[in-house]
Amino acid sequence: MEGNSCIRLYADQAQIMACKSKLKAAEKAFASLSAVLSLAGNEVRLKILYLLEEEKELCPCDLSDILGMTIPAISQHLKKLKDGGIVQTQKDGQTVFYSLVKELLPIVKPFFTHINSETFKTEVT
Amino acid sequence: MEGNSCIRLYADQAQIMACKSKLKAAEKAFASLSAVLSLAGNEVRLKILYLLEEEKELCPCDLSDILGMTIPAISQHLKKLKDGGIVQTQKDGQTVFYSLVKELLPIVKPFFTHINSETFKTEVT
DNA sequence: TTTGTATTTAAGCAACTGCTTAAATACAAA
DNA sequence: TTTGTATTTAAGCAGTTGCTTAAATACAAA
Repeated sequence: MEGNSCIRLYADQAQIMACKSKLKAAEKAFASLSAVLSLAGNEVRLKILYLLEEEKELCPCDLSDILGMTIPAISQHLKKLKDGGIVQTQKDGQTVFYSLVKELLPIVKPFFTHINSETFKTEVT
Repeated sequence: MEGNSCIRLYADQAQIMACKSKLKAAEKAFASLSAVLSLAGNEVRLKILYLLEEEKELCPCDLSDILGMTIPAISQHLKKLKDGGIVQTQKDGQTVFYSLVKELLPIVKPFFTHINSETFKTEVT
């Protein structure tokens, strides 16, 4: 990628430089936030996060029943969420309980608020 | 997917049914929110949204310069954002200005708040 | 009209995603 | 120990994503 851009007269060079430096300053924040958003951007995983918020903790087996998916499929989603630092595990015998990591709640909670308000809002059609 | 779940003794059948019906009620909300999140979950698109919020409107050419990517790559990201209803266009001569759609701001704005607070917070390491 | 600029679209492709089935692992009860 | 349950891991694969380059389109100025 070199010099493919337009050769326009009216580009505001100062604006472009300012934008570049803003992005550079926030580089890490973009990487970590987009990682969380792309995890939550999968419908199955979004539902898992919502359920964990509602129920506090659930095991892969419960999630499999609730979502109507195979255990390995659920387990692989949970692994991604755990690797992404969004959920954590606690073992009790041979069952593993998954729950939301508190630190990520500020990002994730607004989603649930939105889900609930979309779902239970008064119909005005 | 049929009967692959565990055959556990202590499944709380009432809890599982309650979860299922909550999900069913919010089915549409999950679909539309996960679509928006997966769009914003791409780092390039997240930056585009952030820049549009900061600058009010930008053309593909500007974004190409700022992000250091080819025009077609940018244009294809913008198309996805437009198809997803997150951005809108306004034409002026031969340049096309992209801006955020107001209706989606409640979902998208918290991202920017998070980006800024992560970036400009006081270091407490 | 011809020429040039801004943007979009299309085709090709390597890389990634999310499922499937099968096998491996962890743990508990008999 | 053997047996069974809960979970994870691995391999295979169709489908999707996000870039590239090249071509098409839209519009304005000469």
